Amino acid sequence: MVKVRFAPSPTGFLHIGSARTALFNWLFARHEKGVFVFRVEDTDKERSKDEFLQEIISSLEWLGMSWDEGPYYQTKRIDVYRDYAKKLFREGKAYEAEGTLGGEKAIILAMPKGTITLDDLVHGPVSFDMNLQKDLVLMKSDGFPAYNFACVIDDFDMKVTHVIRGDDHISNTPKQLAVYQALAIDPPKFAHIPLILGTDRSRMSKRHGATSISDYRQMGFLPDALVNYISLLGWAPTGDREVMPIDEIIREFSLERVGKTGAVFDINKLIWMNGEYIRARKIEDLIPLVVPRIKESGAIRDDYDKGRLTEVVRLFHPRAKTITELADSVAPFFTDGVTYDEAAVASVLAKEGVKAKLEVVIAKFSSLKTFDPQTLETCIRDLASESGTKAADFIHPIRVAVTGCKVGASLFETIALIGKEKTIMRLKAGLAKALSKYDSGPI
RNA sequence: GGCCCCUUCGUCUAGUGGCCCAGGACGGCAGCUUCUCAAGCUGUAGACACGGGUUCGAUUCCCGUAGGGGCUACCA
Repeated sequence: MVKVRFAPSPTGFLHIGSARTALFNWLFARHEKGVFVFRVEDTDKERSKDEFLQEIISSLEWLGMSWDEGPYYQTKRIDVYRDYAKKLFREGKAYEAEGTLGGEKAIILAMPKGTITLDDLVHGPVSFDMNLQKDLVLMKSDGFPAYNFACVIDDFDMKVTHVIRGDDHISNTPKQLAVYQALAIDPPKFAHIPLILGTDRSRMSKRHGATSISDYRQMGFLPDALVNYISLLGWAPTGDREVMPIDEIIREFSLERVGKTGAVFDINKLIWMNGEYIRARKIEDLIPLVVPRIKESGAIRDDYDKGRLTEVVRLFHPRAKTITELADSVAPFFTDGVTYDEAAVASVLAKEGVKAKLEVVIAKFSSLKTFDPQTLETCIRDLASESGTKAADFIHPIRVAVTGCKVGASLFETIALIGKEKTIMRLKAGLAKALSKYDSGPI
């Protein structure tokens, strides 16, 4: 029975790299129908914080990774580590030393001589000259176990069969192997997966920008899109598939197909993939995701028109890349005023002939009995042919006057959803805007 | 500095000696569509770090060089 673990230390938010490590462990466990253990490595009492743990747990849940065992807390197992360390001390394999952290003596393991070879599942055999290795602190003088010791004891006690972790731990492995050796117990199998890199190819960190799962959640990414994207960092399925549901990723996942080279996190590809997932998602399922964000902007309250919101979301559904973007596109449909993009006003509204066109449109719209996309399209196209110009010459100024910017969804559907009264109000506001610009100087 | 890891298009990658004058995806560029944007469709540019071997034949195997990264805590 395969058993793996994810063992973060709660000293910060769930990092994208840790999340990917968790994901590979989880995928491996699910693929092998094994057990996924969640362990909290909280032995650094200075840096460990409960708020971080809570954040890590909620991010894991948001991503859809559930564990079968745990959480185990290392701080609750201090006696276990101490007993093992004492045993090693009694056997003469470890020695004590005065410490600087607290009242207790540190227990230190003497490193063996010779060579230790790690048989890594992704890297193959890696040898280390143990004569170069410093003796390893097992128990710190504050009475807490050191990472490389607690980790070994836990993996052994919890019967972990495969340790899947970041490449950066590869140099810790000989130390841990020395502990297994001293204890005369069998080590698990190791698989060191490549790191996730920033654009400068160094390990992804704060200075590269957003690094935590919560950051990406906040930015409006969908969990399944994020999971799909990071699963492709350091791993590839057979064939040319990339966008694939989680069940298929689980079915396809194997350590043999994990690569060795660090992977640069490419937010552009994530954005694209998120767009794919948004488009694949039903409108009804998107509504509960955008509503809180629109509420935040103040555009709607609890008594919003649900039917109308659905229609507006439908309008932007094919073009939104993130939930944030979708909410930002939808919100203006529920506000009275318009925020004008001055550049758009200058290039589209403040032009000769626009004033006259807008006046005609206002007059025409006012006389309309129905205000649906078909009627509006016919209306504008007729207006254009009557005045001998292209429909575009009407459409662009109307869009800027009504929405404040040059780009957006289909104009006729847009103004139909905004409604006759509000559209005319905004056309007038746009007209005033055009006039003030036009008057203030030559074009 | 020492030890270790890595090296295919800008990026993620496929490729396990001939199927590769290297395939896919994102991004770029061009075009189609069109009321703008996005989406969609079509096309296009773009990589085996370098040098030695091994072999009838190397992107694939070996050695070296260069470059990048990681570790080097009584942090995890």
